[in-house]
Amino acid sequence: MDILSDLDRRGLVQDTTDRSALHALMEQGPITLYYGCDPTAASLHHGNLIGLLTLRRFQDAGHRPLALAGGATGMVGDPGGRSAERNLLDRDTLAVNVAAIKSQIGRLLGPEGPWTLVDNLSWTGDVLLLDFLRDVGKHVTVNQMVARESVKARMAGENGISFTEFSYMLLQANDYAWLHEREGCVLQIGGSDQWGNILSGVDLIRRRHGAVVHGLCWPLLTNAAGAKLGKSTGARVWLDPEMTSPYAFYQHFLQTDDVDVPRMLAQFTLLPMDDVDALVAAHQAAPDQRLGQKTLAAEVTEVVHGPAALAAVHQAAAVLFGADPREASAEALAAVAREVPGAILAPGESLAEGVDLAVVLVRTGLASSGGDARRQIDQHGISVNGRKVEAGRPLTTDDLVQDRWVLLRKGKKGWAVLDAGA
RNA sequence: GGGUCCGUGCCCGAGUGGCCAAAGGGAACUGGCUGUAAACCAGUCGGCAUUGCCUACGGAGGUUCAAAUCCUUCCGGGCCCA
Repeated sequence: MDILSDLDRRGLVQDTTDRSALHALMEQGPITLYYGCDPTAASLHHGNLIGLLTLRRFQDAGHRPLALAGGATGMVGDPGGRSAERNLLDRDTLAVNVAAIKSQIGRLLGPEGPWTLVDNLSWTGDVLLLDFLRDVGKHVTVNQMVARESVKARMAGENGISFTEFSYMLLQANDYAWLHEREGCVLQIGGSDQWGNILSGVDLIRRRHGAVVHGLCWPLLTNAAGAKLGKSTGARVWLDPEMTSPYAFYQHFLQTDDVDVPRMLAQFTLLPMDDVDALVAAHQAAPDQRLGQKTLAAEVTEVVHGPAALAAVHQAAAVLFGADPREASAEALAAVAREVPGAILAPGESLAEGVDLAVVLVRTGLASSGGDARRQIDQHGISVNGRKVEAGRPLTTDDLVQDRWVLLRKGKKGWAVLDAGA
C-alpha cells in the first residue's frame, strides 16, 4: 500500500494540496519533505509525536525527511491555537532546546543520514529586514494574512495580536521556500493548525519560482472529550525521561479512553494498519481486558524510550498494581523508586519516632500543600503500602518494605516512594 | 495625542463600601460504581494553624472604623476619534 493511502487509513489526512499530483510525484521516486517543531521547551511532547512518527512513516517508505527545529520561528511564536501573546525566549534557551530536541528526534528516526535536522535560525538569523520585505513580503498580501482563522480569532479577541506573531506565517513560508531551493523539499506536513502556514509557503514558492510543491495536514489531536492534547494529567507528556518518567509516560497512554483507542493505535504506533484493525476488533470484543491500551502504551513507550525502559515500567507496574506490595522484591522496589516521584527523610526525621505523613506527601508532590495532604487523608485517598490510612497516623519503621521503602499512593493512580535507605 | 471601556482565584465569569477567601460554570482532586475505561452520584477545591490568623481581586499610594468595590497615579489591553 502506498503511504498516502496508509495515512488515510490512520486518519492522518485532513487536507492535502493536489492529491493526485502529490501521489504521482511520489510514484516517480523518493521525495524530500519536512515537519517543523518550535523549540519552546527543553523537550518535545506527545503532541509532536504524530509529526515525528509520520516523518518516520515517510522515511520507512523510502522518502527523505527533514526535521526542522525552529530556532528562528521559536523566537517569534505562532499565533495559532492560543489566545494570548506568547512569551519570547532568548537565544541561549532556544539553542539549548534545539540541541535537546535534536537528540529526541534521533531516537525516533534513527541515526541522522536518512533524515536531516535543520534549524531555521541558520538561514533566518542574518537575513536583513529589507531583503526579507522584498523577497518574501512582496509576494504576500495582508488581505490573505488577515483572512486566516488564527489571525481573525486573535484580532477579534481582547488581547489582539502583535506584529511579531502576525509575521510568523511569513517566516514559515520562507522556511519552506528555502528548503525547497536548497534541499529540494516538495512537501510540508503538520497539524491542521499549521495548514494556513503551510499554504503560505506553497503560495510563496509558486509565485517566486513558479514551482508546484505540496502540503499535507492531519486533524489536530483531541481526546474523546474534545479537549486539546495533554489533558489526562493536566500537564503535557514530555518525551524527555527526566521531565516525564517512562512510567508516567506509559501510564498516560494506558489510561486512554476506550473510544480513543482505535485512533491512538493508528496514529501513535508504527504497527501496520492490518494489525491495528485486528487489535481494535479484539479490544472491542473484550474491552475490560484493556488490550488496546496495553498495546498502545507498550508500543509508544518502546519507540520513545526503548525496550529496557519498557521492561522497567512493566516491573514497576507489577508492584504497584499487583498483589501485596509488601511482598515485592528489593529489585522490583528499586525499579519502582526510579520510575515514580520520590522523597527521602529530612534531617531530624526518624521513622523510629514517627514521621508526619502529611509532610511527606507534600515533599513527594502527591499533595500540593499541608492542607491538601490532610484533606486527602481525611477523604481516605491515601494508602501506605497498599492500605488505606486514617488521619493522624504517622509513618513508622513498621511501614518499611525491604527495610528501606515506603510506598505511598494517592487515589487510584498517584504513586510516590519514600526512600529511607542508606 | 483625545475619548471611552476593561484587568477578579487554574480558566471563564458574577460581585460596585461591611454579611467576601469572594456567586455560578468548567477544569482538577478524592470517594462510590468499574476494567488503572466512559457515564453517573457525593464530597473537596488560597496558605497556615484548635475558635483564629495571613495572603489575594493588574502595580503603587490614598480616603474610610471598614475597600475587589471610592479617589490618585502607573502598567497592560479593547474600541472610537485624531
